[in-house]
Formats: sequence, C-alpha cells, structure tokens
Amino acid sequence: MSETTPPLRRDAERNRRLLLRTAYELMAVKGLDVPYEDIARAAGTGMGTMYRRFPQRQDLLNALFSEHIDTVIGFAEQAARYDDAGAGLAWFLERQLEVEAQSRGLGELLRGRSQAAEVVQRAHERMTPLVAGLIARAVAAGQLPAGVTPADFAAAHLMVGSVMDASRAFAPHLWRRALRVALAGLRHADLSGDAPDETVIDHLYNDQQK
Amino acid sequence: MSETTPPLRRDAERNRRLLLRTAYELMAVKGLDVPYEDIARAAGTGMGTMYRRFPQRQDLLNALFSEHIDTVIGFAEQAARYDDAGAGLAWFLERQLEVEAQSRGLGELLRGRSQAAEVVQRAHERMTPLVAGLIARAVAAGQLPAGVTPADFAAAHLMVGSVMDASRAFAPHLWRRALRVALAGLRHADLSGDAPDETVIDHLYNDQQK
DNA sequence: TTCCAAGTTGAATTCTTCTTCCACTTAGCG
DNA sequence: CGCTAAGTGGAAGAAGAATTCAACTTGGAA
Repeated sequence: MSETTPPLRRDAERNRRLLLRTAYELMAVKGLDVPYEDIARAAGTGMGTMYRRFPQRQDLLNALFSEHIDTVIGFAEQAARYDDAGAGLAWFLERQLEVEAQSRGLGELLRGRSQAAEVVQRAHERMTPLVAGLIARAVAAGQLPAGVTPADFAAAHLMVGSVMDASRAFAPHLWRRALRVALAGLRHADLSGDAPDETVIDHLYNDQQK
Repeated sequence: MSETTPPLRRDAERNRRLLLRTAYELMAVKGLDVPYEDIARAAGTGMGTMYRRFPQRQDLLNALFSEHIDTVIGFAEQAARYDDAGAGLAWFLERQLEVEAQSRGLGELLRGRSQAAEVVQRAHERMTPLVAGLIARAVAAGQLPAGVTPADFAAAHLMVGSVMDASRAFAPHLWRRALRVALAGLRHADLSGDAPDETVIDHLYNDQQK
C-alpha cells in the first residue's frame, strides 16, 4: 500500500506546475480536448515532458480538477444539511453551475462529456445519494411533486449546462434564466408517469463520450 | 437566373439516391459528421462519387434534410394558427423534438450543432417570428408570464435536445420528461429581469460549431 | 568538481479523415 | 455499333493530433 513515489526533482516540479496552470487556462476556454501539443507549446516545454508527467489524459484531468470536484462535493454535503430541502437543491444546483461557468472544461467533466476521470465518477457516487435524500425530503414537504427522481435533477443539470455551453461566447449569463426555467419546471411539471429506471442517472453522467 | 443543370445520367442518378439513403441512415445513428468514406463504403461506391455529387458537406445536408426541415416549418405555421397560443407553442416544440428523436443528425442540424446548412438558417428566419407571435399572444392571454422571449423558447429547445442526445442510447423517451419540465418551467419561472438581447436567438441557433 | 539518474526535447511514426486527381468504365446519342 | 462526355474508383498527398524514443541536458548527492 505504500506506493513510495520519490519526490520530483526541483526543475521537474516547476515544469509540472507550469503545465498544470497552462492546461487549466486552455481548458477553461477550449474545453477538455485541447491537444497536448498546444498545452506544451503554451507552457514552453516539449511534448515529451507532457507525456512523461501525464501519460494518460486522465492523469492530467485528475491532477487538474480534483480540487474543484471536492469543492462541488462539499456543496452537495452542505446542501444536504439544509432544513429546507427544496432550497438546498436549488442552492446546490446553482453552486455547481457557477463552478462550471468558470471553466468550460470543468463543465464538460462534471456533466460527463468525457471518458469521465475516476474522480468524477466517485464524486457522483457520493453526491447522488445526497441529492436523492434532498429530493425525498422535498417531496415529503410538498415542495416538489411526487414522481421527481434524481435522474430528473441530473437532467435539469444537463439542460442548464447545454444552454451554458451554447451561449458562453455571446451571453455568458443566459444560463441563469435556463436555471430558473429548470427549477420552476421541476416544481410544476407532472412527472408522475413513466419514471426512469434507477440506472439512468449513472448512464447520464457516464456514457456521453464519442 | 436559369441555371440549366443538365439531368444526371441514369446510373449517376441511381448512385446519388443510394448515397442519400445510406447517408441518411448513418447520420440518423452517428450524427452529422460521419466520415464521407464510411458513407461511400456502406453504399458500395467510391469516395470520388461522393465528392463529385456533394463537393461540400453542406450540399449533402441540404439534399438530405430540406424535406424534413420543410416539415418542421409546416409545424410552425400550423402552430401559429392555433387559437390557444400556449397550446400551439407546446405542440410545436413537441412536434419538432419528435422529428429530432427520429434522427440524431437532424437534431444536430435543427439545434445548430453544425456549420448550419443554409436551409436551416432560412428555416429559423421563417419560424422565429411565428414563435415570437405565439409567445406574445400567450403572454397577452396570461398563459405565459411577461418576460418570456423567443430566446427562452430556443433555450428550452436546446435543453430538451441535450437530454435527448445524452439519453438516446439507453432511455430514448427520457426527453419527454425533460420537455414537460421545460414547458412547465417557461410557464412558472420568473423571467422578468435581465432579458436577453434580441440577437441572442440567432447566435443560439447558428454559432455552435467547433 | 564529477557524475549519473532524472528530466527534457522535438523529430519521426502512426492514425484518421479530408480532398484531389487521373486512369478506367459506361450510358446513350447519332 | 462506335464514340465521347459523363461518371467512377481508389490510391496518394495534406492536415491535425496522439505517441514514442534516442540523443542531449542538468540537478544535486558524494
């Protein structure tokens, strides 16, 4: 279990940080699949360095975003402690989308538009039960109609995210209107029929690639 | 103006139809950017034939989808004649999405996820005023709250479409729940503030590529 | 200082798709 | 029939990105 990875040489550590910073900035604007070469060039290193440090893109994504992902998990935990479950749900969704608004790449990651790094998968495993709990409480309190499922909440997340993606370049706040629509929709739509299968939510967050 | 294009030789015409049929089927499943080579191979022709007939992908898209697009325009016109404007809007959005559910490629086209073929651009030019009129009537009749704009309707379209795209493979009807959420949301959300610019709707439908 | 394991570079290779082009085939007019 | 403009096939070259790797540099322990 002790995986003793010897520490990096000082120059290597400097390059590593530089690559991470550069990759983060590029991905914030261009999305997750910026070519490795672009990152290396922007950071002023060779591609070999890139590959030595992050042999798989997954490695890069993990290193880049795990902090942010933890932040989002924190939001879910905080929301779960709300007395007002409906408010907790709305607050959580808004916080999560605000994070995504900061970085296109992070949005793609959190919404499963990538061979989701493990971090993300684990994040959803942690957050889904919290959301499910909030939904159950909100339904019990009459804040949401019966029939709303975690998959509907995930769908709402995707829905607002799609507007964010589509409008980033020319109307960076339009997603807030979409969020209001989605939240009001969950509260007022009739979702009592054709409940989606339990497995749908995992697919939604993990089967998007290609 | 008389653009006299001589008719195709009989064998060429046969190949053209074959390519169109094949392309339609592939794009229904794989989306608009199926490689030309895949289409040619599936149709049993060479790529030369593909390029001779459809030098630009646009040409292929126009030939493939203009009929369907006309159908959708027809839906918009029919909706515009509804007495009940709110019902007209809901009916139109559902018809359009049903068409998109039949073909992934057509969905990408109608939602601007491509260097939109001219057909599509013209379609939106025709439909947007009809939708705007319906919205105005629905607001006047108290079926929609003041503040709803055509851009919000377009956003709702994108929103449901994103759920459709995300769930096609494992929950092909999930989008109908999303549609109910979006429609209920438009009816109940507070959209009175920060109205989007008039130009936003064009960007939404035309600036998605890359 | 010396030395070498760690680190770096960038050209070369491999993949994929796009696009062009020319030698070859064929429909159908006269 | 015979001829030719129209049509066809598929190899070849261009472009963008992923990956590898052998020759070269350098931090830092001794």
